Amino acid sequence: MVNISDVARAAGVSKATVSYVLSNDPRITEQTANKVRKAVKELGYTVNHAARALSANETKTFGIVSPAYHSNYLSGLFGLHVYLMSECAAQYGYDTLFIGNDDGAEAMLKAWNSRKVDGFILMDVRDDDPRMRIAAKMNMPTVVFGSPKDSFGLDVVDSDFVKESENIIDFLESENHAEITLVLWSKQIFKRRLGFALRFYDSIMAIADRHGLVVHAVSPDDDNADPTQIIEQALDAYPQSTAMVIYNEPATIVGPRTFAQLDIRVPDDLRVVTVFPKQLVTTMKIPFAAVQTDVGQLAKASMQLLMSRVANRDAPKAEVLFDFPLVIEP
Amino acid sequence: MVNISDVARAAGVSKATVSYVLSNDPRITEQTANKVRKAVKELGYTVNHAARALSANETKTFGIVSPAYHSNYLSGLFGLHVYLMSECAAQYGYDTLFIGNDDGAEAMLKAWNSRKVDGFILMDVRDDDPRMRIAAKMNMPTVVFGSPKDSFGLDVVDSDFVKESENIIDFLESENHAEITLVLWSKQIFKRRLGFALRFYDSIMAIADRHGLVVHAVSPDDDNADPTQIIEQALDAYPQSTAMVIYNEPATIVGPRTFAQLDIRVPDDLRVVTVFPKQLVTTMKIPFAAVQTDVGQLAKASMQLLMSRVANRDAPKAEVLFDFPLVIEP
DNA sequence: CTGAAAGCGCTTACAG
DNA sequence: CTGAAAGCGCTTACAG
Repeated sequence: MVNISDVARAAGVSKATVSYVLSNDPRITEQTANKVRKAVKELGYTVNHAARALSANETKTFGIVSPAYHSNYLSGLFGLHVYLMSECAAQYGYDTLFIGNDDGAEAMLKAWNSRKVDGFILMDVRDDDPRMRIAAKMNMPTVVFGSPKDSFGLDVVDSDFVKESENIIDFLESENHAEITLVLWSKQIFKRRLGFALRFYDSIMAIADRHGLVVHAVSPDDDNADPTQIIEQALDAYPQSTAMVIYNEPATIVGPRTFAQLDIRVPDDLRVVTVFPKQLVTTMKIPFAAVQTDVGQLAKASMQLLMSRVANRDAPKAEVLFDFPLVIEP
Repeated sequence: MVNISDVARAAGVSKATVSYVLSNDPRITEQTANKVRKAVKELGYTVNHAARALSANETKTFGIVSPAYHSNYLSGLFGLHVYLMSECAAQYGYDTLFIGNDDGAEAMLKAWNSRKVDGFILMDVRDDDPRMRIAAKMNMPTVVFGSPKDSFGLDVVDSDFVKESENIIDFLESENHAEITLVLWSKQIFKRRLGFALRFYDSIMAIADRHGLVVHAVSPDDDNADPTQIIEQALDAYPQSTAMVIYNEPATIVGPRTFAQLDIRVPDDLRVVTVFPKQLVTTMKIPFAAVQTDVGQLAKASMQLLMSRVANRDAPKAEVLFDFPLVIEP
């Protein structure tokens, strides 16, 4: 494999000069630089990553650490997240290391200690997440994708659940719904204290209460419960509700079929509002009013935050919350 | 950050000895090894990845290179694949680098030339895929996840489309269906020559023909076509068909709702067979007969192949094809 | 404006 | 059974 010495020899300069050219050091003459670039091209040279990382003490790689499974359930969103983050990272010249199938905290610590990455994105964060503790303690550049109660001083990106809830409740009120049913993520997810589930619940309950709406919250016992049954049970239990808010991925996917089978026309017989990634609303043709989460924007923002953080470890912590629109006509 | 010299000093041995202990070299006494291990633990030492990689010339990292988007459509399977492969890799002490958002071939070449990975898994391979050409030409340890017509001498893992097709056709014949409709992946995907789409089509058509079944194949023009409409059009165009085989992810997801809306009872009014990942059949409660692809097995097999290939670049090429069962009662 | 040289933190023949 | 030393391929003060 061709190395920097080969290039230096071919271009008739020193290794140092080659290195400077590669990092666009302005001290090198355009003429010299061109000789070097030509040699690089001709020899098909690529910097050895390990050597560069060892010497420069940076890897140009970030770790995306995800528990991935919400208990047994793998979200369709997951792949989208990985893909989009990686795409953003590439624009900054960063590669993406996928970390943590089981114990994310441990895998993260190992990646950090071995200096395999420059920073982390934490997916599916829960309150009191050990990954956050470790990141904070070791001062690892880290952005938290999610809404933990305490972010341990780490940078945070997420949807603005308060605004989302307000939008939903305002809309339902404008349609004069007085009693609504909430189909939420499973109890397993609540028990694991996943931020998105907790924050959404807290905020929508608070706001509905303030507006004097009657809310019936329903949450399946576990993730693998049949989502169709969840919906049916919710309908049976609260027939007086005129609207249903679904914040549960499988239930959203299965919802259209379930209502069709029960001969419930949406929105005429029942107004249904969901919270779902914009990208999947389209793909899966979800025919509900939906707060369309834009995963692309979230990915972009978290990458930007991470880059800033890597550049300046001591910058004040940032928090970016997105107010995604409630789209009535899908 | 604590390094190997710190450990050597603390344990009262040389750096070489520490390194040998870390790689479980049998030449080191148990006694010495224990001293070293104690020091490692006390100091919280982790091998510096870049240094190790540079010196040993192996990264213990593989690249999973995926175009990810089948044109505009991101498969729900994608995340599952990434997750499961990464999980398998971890068992071999390998990390997973996610590669290639746009030009996979170029990104792959760069990762290889910079020696950032030891090998690759190629996702969503198409006939004549430039990634395969490059992998073969540069002799990169690579396993192809998919069924290209020509695998360029690379290792291959996939479903056995011939057997799948036989199972489906045998089953339909046993139920006395004489005329069936095939809902396939989009024309975009066929145009891009994705192996799974082409191979499935070829094999099921051949086998149906051999059995004297009449087959009507339908394929949406593009990936973002409304899958509901595809199904409706297929039903309209071929009302005489008594069975429908769906090999198209969005159509499978949307299928149950579509049939419900049209008041078509499955399987009484229409037998429906799909090909779908076992894991998602469960999650999405797909109520169809299904060839349940086990992504876990595929991931495991490809990882094993890759490990063998890394260990022996000159071993004869391997091909592992899985005959996944057709499950009638979901 | 360019180069000689030290150093990053490991591994691995080789010697003893 | 263990250690001294070379070497992996870069980057980066420093000198000129």
